[in-house]
Amino acid sequence: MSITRDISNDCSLCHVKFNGFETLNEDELNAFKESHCKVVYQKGETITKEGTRCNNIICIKKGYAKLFIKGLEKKNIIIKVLKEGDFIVSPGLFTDDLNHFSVSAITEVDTCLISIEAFTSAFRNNNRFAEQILQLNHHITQDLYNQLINFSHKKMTGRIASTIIYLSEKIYNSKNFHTTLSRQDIADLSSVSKESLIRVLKDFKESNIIAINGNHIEINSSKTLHDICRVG
Amino acid sequence: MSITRDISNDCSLCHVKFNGFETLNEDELNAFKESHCKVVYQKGETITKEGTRCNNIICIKKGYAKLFIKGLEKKNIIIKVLKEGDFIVSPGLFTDDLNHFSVSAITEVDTCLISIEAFTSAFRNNNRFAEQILQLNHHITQDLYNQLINFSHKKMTGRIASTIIYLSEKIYNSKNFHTTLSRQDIADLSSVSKESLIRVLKDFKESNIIAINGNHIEINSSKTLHDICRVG
DNA sequence: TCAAAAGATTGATATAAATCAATAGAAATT
DNA sequence: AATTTCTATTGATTTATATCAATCTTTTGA
Repeated sequence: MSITRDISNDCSLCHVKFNGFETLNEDELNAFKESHCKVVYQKGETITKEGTRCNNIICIKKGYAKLFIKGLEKKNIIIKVLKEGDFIVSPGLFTDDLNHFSVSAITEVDTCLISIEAFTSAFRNNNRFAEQILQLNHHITQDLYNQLINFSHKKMTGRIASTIIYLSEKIYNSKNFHTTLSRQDIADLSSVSKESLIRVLKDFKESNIIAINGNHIEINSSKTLHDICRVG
Repeated sequence: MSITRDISNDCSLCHVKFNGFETLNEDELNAFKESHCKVVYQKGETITKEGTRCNNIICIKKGYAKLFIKGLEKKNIIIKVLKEGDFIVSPGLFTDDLNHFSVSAITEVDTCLISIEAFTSAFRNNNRFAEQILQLNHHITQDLYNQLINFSHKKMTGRIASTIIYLSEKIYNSKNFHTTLSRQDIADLSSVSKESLIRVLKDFKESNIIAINGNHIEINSSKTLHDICRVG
């Protein structure tokens, strides 16, 4: 795979709306702009590697990436899919300064990397911003609680239904979407084996709940999918 | 069960060290003291109920409690055991103002309930405190990542070994401890059925990894337990 | 002190889901 | 265009684990 990077300083940070950044004042935004790097990653490239030091806040300006943690026996868990407008703060901030997850591009991705110093300075001096960051963290905690329920109480069908709904409603905003996630990726989002994922997708297809053709998925019966998701 | 409550205002907040509260200044501590209630809960009592509004920060001054979320089909997941010095902030803070978990006493528990207003005021005005709260949240996120790996990649033995180590090293600080958690509770911590838990504990006992007698557990081979936990 | 309720234990059975193995198809490389 | 490599699919088998049912033990309440 050919890897190209486009690093420059004429960033268009402000052209993308990041949820939480609206509380920043002129000076803080300028500090962000001065500290930042604009970096483009190609599909498949690693943006952040678990275990390395966390020096940056990663803002996704364009494209899609997966955020995942390394589990046992070379298996991964994909925590979430990142897209335009998302920014990620490592849980290493104020703890061990390490990245606790990896992020890799699943399409070409335009990012803005903001230095951790500019970020922490804004966190310390702007209490409205601090509040938004804590809010963000609380949403993350709520999502992880849901994942725990998914993983421990639902069976495959429920977990996979949940993943399809997530992709449709939270990521692609359409009942009819094309994904660049591989079957293994969708399995890693659902905590099932690749083979089981394929079988369940086939089942859903044969029951006319979804139509699936390669990486194109269409949800035919949203209600059924939600039911399967709810009862597990 | 007889339920008695002892509510008064002569709190000894400062007699217990809460990790994070050392960054509070005189005024903030006074605001905490003025807003708070000292409440004693009996074993089995609900301290916080998932779904209700979160009005307080709960500080555990004495005793043990379990923090759990409601899953499917009346099943619960115990996220953690709380003990002296712990305080808990609901992920509802700055989001939906709801409690996203329940907390119930597993021994008699002395608590300090601090009003959410005093807490948020300190968060907003004291950036060192805000930093510690975010730090705490980041630790919580890291713990949840580990739980996800436990629940999705480890088998029963690994998950149960992990729970025993957790109780020994993080909660009771001894290789030889008495717990007030029921078998169902230990199962809910490990995401296994009660029957499976009992069978695995029996296995561990017969392999001389632990000695178990009622609610008294002694770890004989810490190394073996860690190995089982690590490989899953 | 006894009865009843709740919690713990054991065994038998059912089932969900992973693993293994083989093949097919798509994409990348020569 | 041919070959290799990676990804996707299908079927057969094994395994882990839940569920069900029965019994035993402990705790609680009358």
